[in-house]
Amino acid sequence: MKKRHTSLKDLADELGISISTVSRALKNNPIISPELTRKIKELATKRNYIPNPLAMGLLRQQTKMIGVIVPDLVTHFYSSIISGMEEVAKENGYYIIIASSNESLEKEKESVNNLLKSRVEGLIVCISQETNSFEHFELLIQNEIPLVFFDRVAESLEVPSVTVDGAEAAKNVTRHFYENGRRHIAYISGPEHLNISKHRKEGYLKGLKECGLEFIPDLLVECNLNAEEAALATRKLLNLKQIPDAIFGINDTIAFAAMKEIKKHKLRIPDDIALVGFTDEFHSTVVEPTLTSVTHPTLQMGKEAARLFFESIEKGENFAEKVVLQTNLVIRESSVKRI
Amino acid sequence: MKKRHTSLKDLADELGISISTVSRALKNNPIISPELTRKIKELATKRNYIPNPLAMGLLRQQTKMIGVIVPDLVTHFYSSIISGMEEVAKENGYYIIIASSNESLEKEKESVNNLLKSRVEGLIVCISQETNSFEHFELLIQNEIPLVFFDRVAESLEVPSVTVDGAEAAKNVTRHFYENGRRHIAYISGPEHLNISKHRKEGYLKGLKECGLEFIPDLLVECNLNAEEAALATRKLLNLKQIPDAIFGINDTIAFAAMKEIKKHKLRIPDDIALVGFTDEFHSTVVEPTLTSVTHPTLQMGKEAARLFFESIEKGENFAEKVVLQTNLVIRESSVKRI
DNA sequence: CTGTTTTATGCAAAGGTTTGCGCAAAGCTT
DNA sequence: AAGCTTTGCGCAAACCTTTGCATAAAACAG
Repeated sequence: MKKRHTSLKDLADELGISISTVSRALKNNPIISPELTRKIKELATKRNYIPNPLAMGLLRQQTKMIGVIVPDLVTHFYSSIISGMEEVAKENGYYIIIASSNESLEKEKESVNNLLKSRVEGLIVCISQETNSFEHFELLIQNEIPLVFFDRVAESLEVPSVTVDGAEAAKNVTRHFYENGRRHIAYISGPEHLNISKHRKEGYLKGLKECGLEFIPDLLVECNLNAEEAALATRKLLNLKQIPDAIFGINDTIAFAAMKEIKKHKLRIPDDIALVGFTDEFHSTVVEPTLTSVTHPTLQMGKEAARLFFESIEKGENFAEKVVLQTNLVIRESSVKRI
Repeated sequence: MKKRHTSLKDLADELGISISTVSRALKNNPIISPELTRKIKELATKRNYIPNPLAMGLLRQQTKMIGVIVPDLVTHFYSSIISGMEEVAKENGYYIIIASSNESLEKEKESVNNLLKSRVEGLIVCISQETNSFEHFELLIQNEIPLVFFDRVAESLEVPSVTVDGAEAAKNVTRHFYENGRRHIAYISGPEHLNISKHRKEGYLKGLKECGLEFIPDLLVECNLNAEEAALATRKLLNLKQIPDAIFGINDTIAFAAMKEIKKHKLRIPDDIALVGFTDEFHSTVVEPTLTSVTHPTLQMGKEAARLFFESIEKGENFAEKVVLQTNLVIRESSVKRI
C-alpha cells in the first residue's frame, strides 16, 4: 500500500489550524505571525511536504509540460537539441515529454493527439519527412495551443520557428568544392516538400551559378532520409557515365551511407570523390577519412526553440518569430585532397 | 488569452443536465438512457472534449508519469533504451520524463528531487559514474516509491533491475582475442565502484585464466568514462615497455578514443593492436576499421525496465526481480587480422 | 387508487491548492 | 468609554472528475 503524500490538510490538522493559514505561511505571507510561520515551516520540512502539482495545475489551468515531437530520438542531432530545450524548460519550471514520429506522418498525428490528451501546454515539433499536410497543426493553432517548429518547419503556417540558414550553408559547401578543384558536384537531397531539402537545393544551385558551373540534372538525386535509400542514391551517382567528383549529402546519415558505398566501389575519398555532410553528427571525427560537415548549433537550437515557446505562451497567437541560426563548415579530410 | 479546455461542466450546462450524467454517459454507463447518451457523446465530440488528466490524477492519486534518469541523452545507447521504455510506457498509458545526470552525482540527486516534485509515480535509473553513495535512492525505497535500475545498478539495494551479463561478455572478448593469437590483452576499465566495471573486469580476469594467460597489472587501466581520459589511458598502454597487442574498452566511447590514439601513434588496427568495444554504438560500422563490439539489446533493455517498473507498481515494495540479458559479440575488422 | 418497484437523473464529497472576503480580537484615538 | 483601525486567522469557492447515495418520476401490482 502506497502512502499518500503529505498535504496542506495534514499539516493543518496536526497543528489544529486552517489550511489557508498553512498555505500562506509556506509562501511567507506577512499576514501570518512570525512564530506561527516558523512552526508551520518546521513541520512542513519534517513531514517532507511537497506541493501537489496536480492540484496546482488544476487551479491554474497549467500542467507545466511541453510536448516535443522529433523524427527519432536516437540521432545525436535531435537528442542534442532536446538537451538544449530541457535546460531552458527546467529554468522555467517546465518538463518535457518526448514523442518520436519515426518519420511517419501517421505516428506524428498520433503523437500530437496523445500529447494533447496529457494536456501539455504546447508543442515543439520537428516534422517527419513524410509530413506534407498540416491539418493536425492547424487544429492546434485554431485552439490557440502554442506551437514552435524547429529545423523542419511547415512554412505555410504562421508559427514561431528556429531553423538554420541551409541555403547559405549549401552554397558555401558548393563553393568549397569548387575552390578545391571539383567541377562535377552532386547533391543527394531529401524529400522535396521539406523546407530543409528545398533551401539546401537552392543554395546548391546558387553556388553552382556563382562558380560558373552548369547545373547537371543527373547530379541531383532525391531520396528519403535513411541509409538504404542513400546507398541507392549514391549508387545511381556512381553509375553515371560521368561520375561526380564531389558529393554533398543533405545530412550526415546520408553522407555516411554514401561513404560506405563509395568505398565499396573502390573509389578513394577525397581523391576520387570529395564528400561533405550536414548536421555534424558526433561520429564525423571517428570515420575515416574524417567527414567535412556543416555543423549545426544544436544546443542553441534547442534553447532557442524553448525560448520561443515561452515567448509564445506569453504573447499569444500572433507571435511568430522566425529565428535563423548560422551554420559552420568544418573542413576535415573528406573534402580536401592530401598534398 | 487562452481558451479553457472543454469540461464536463461545459457540456452539462449546454445540455441543461448534470455533470454526473454527462460523466456516466461518456463511460457508457447503462444507467443513462440510450438517447441521452447519444446526444451527450455527440456534443462531446463536437466540443472536442478531453478528460482533464489533472483532475483524474488528483482523484486517483496518480500522475501516470515515470521519471527516467540517464547519464546523458546524446549517447545512442541511452536514447535507444529510452525508446524501448517509451514504447511500453505508452502501452500502459504512461508518460516518461527524462532527466540527465551528466555523469554527476550532484545532478543525479537534483534530478531525483525534481522528478519527485513533479510527482512521478516512480523512477527508472541508470546511475552516474560518480555515484558511490545511495542515500537518495534509499529515501525512495523508504517512501515506497517504485525504483528500477538498468545497466548501472546500486547492487547493495534490493531493487528490480535489468543488466547484461558483462562478465560473460568480457570473458568471451578475452577468448576471442586469444583465439586470434593475441597474448598481451589490455583492458581499459571504468570506475571500480560501478557494477559494470567490476563485472567486466571479473570476466576479463576469468578469460585470461581460462586461456592460461598471466594477469599483468600494467595491462589493466582504469579511467572515467569520457574520451579524454580514455585517450590518456590508451597512451599509458602504448607507452609501456611491452605494449599490448589487444585492447578491450569498457564501452564504445572508450574504444573510439583508443582507436584515435592508436592511429595517432601510427600503429595499425588490427595488425599491431586488436580492438574491441562494448555497447555497439551505431557508428561502429562506419569507423575504419569497423569496430568489433559487444552488442547490447538496448531496445529490449528499455522494454524490460519499463515492464519491471509496472510490475513493481503492482507488487509493491518487496518486488526485486533482476533481469540479466545476454550480449552478442559482433566480430568486425578491428579484432581479426586480415588474411 | 394506493403502495411498491424500476428507471433515470441529480447531489455532494473527495482529492489539494490558492485567495478574496469576512470576522473576531486587540490596539489605538479622542 | 465609544468608535475606529489594525492584526491574525478561517471560510468557502474554484479548478475537474468520479461515484455512492438520494430523489423524483414513471411504471406496475394489487
